[in-house]
Amino acid sequence: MTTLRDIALIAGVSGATVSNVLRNRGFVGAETSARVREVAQRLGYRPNPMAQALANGRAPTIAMVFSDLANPFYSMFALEAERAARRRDHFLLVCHAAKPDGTLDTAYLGAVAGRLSGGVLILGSDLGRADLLSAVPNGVPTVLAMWEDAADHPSLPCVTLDFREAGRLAADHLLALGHRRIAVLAGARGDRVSHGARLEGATARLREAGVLGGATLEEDSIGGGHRAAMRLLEAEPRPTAILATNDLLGIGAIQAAGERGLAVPRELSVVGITDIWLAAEMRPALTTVDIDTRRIADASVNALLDLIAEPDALARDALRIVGRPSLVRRASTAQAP
Amino acid sequence: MTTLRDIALIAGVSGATVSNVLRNRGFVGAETSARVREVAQRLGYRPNPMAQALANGRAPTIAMVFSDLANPFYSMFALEAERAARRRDHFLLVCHAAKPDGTLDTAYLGAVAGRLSGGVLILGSDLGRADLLSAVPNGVPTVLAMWEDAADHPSLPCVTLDFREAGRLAADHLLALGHRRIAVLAGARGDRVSHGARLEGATARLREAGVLGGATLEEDSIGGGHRAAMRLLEAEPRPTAILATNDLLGIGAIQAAGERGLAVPRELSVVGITDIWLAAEMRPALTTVDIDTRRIADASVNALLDLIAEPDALARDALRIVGRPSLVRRASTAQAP
DNA sequence: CTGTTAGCGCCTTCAG
DNA sequence: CTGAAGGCGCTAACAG
Repeated sequence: MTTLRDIALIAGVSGATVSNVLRNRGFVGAETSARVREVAQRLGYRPNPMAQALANGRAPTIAMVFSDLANPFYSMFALEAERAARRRDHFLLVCHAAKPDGTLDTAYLGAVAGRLSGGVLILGSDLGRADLLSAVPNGVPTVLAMWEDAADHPSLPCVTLDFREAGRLAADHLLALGHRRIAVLAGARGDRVSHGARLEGATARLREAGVLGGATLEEDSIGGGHRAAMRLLEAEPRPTAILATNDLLGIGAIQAAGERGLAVPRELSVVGITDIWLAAEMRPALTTVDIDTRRIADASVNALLDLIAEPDALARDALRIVGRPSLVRRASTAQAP
Repeated sequence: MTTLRDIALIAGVSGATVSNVLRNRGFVGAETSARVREVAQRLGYRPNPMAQALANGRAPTIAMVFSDLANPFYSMFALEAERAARRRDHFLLVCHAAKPDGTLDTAYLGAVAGRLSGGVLILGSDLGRADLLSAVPNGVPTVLAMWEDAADHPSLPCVTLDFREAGRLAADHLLALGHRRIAVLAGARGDRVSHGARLEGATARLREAGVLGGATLEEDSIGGGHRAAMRLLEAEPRPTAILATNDLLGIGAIQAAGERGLAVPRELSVVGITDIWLAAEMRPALTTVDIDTRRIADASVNALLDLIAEPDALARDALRIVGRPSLVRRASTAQAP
């Protein structure tokens, strides 16, 4: 492994000079500069990020903590986060930090937080809040992304969106299509709703329109949506539309409709929220509310990196709402029958 | 940030002693030992991984390089890889290293490889081989996972499976069900087949059975499978089965069948390869060949960590075939009509 | 402009 | 059993 010192010796200068040249600090004469560069080039010198990190107290990575990388939403988010991090010369450490019981693995996080990684980005959509505050060691720059209820977020800098509005948009869409019997399907973990704000936004709007909005809770997955919808579609009179608080649930609902012999969207409309890539790939393609995952990922990473650079940049409970949910009309919704 | 020295001062011992205590080296008296632990505990001491890495020349992370994290297969793999890494006290750095043109970003990899991360795990299913060998700096422990053609892998330690066999199993299954008009759908990037071995395995078997096996190439995605299948299903006589070299393609094919008004599996059987989670969640659920992603992820990570620990442990072109593909019968295949 | 001198936080000899 | 000393590779003052 060729080090700074190696090239210093060969180029006949001191380590500091090499460092200055390579980091374009400018304090160096053209000739030495050229010579140093040449040697570095020839030896294939690559600075050691660990050493740099140690020396200037700044880690070149950030840690992203989530509960399920296999979930398409999280993987989309991770993808965008990695790009955003890279744009600012950082690497992304992925930490699947949920223990089997769903709580955060504190010991594990403690090992990375603030040292190996300069800060922690927590994808919070389904983590307990008590948990959250204790998981990351005190003083480590932390940003919470995608927290469901912006109005009531934990005392951490938080980058998220207006999930209530997303719920409203979904409801508005169905109402505008003339639906009155609308079943609401909300994601939950055990008996705790994970999509509270979307649910509230949706049901509030439905109620305003005089439509009753009870909600069915289910595990947030295609299978969960399927199970719940199978039940809902047995009701008499049958709902003409299903509003799912997440795309996976919506996709499951469409499948259930298929099995019950109901045509989507003719006999049943289904709308989701999030706009994961799968929504567009389904047949019929799922109408959904786009929440602009990419911008949120960007903003979260940037907020975290800013916070790392300047620990007082953000108030401890700063809140940033990014983007505006927007309806993406596809093939799963139509005029009420 | 509390350091080794801090606790040394408070406990009234030297840094070395603290280190010895905390790493259970045993050379230390019970009393001092207890005292040191107590102080460390009280101060919430956490060793700095960067410093450790620098001191003992061993990074606590490995880098995983892939071309598309949003692809469900890769995210499954990443999930398992992260777990495997963690079991051996390492963190996982995700590197989306493909540049827009599909080649690897050498500069980017160079920055991590062998320093920030102790080694590199390349998920190779659709990277060019020339590219591959030059992307990672010489001498950096590297393992190639999921390379398609085990018989012809680049000169890197390689952990993969028998994709040919996977192709054969898929073909056998359809043949056993009495299908004779079988269309093969293979993933490609541009005009280069990405699933060569599966394709060969499948077509060889089909030919043995006297069934003609031309293949249609398409981009490996649901949309690609859909497009290709729409074309295939126009043929006269229509195929009674579609063998897709990847699940996404298979899922797309099922959708296409639906649009063409063909019942799956009654009028058209579809089989995929890989068994991503989505395969089980589709309706009808996709029959596919399970390749045991988890074991491969485990084995890859372990191979890489072994290689890092002992750079000569593996021959430069060591090959490890992990697991045995197995058919997972679900609802998308049935007796030929 | 360039070199010297201290560290960053930790680990590992090696004396005592 | 314990402490002192040196080094991992790099950066940041500070002299010259």
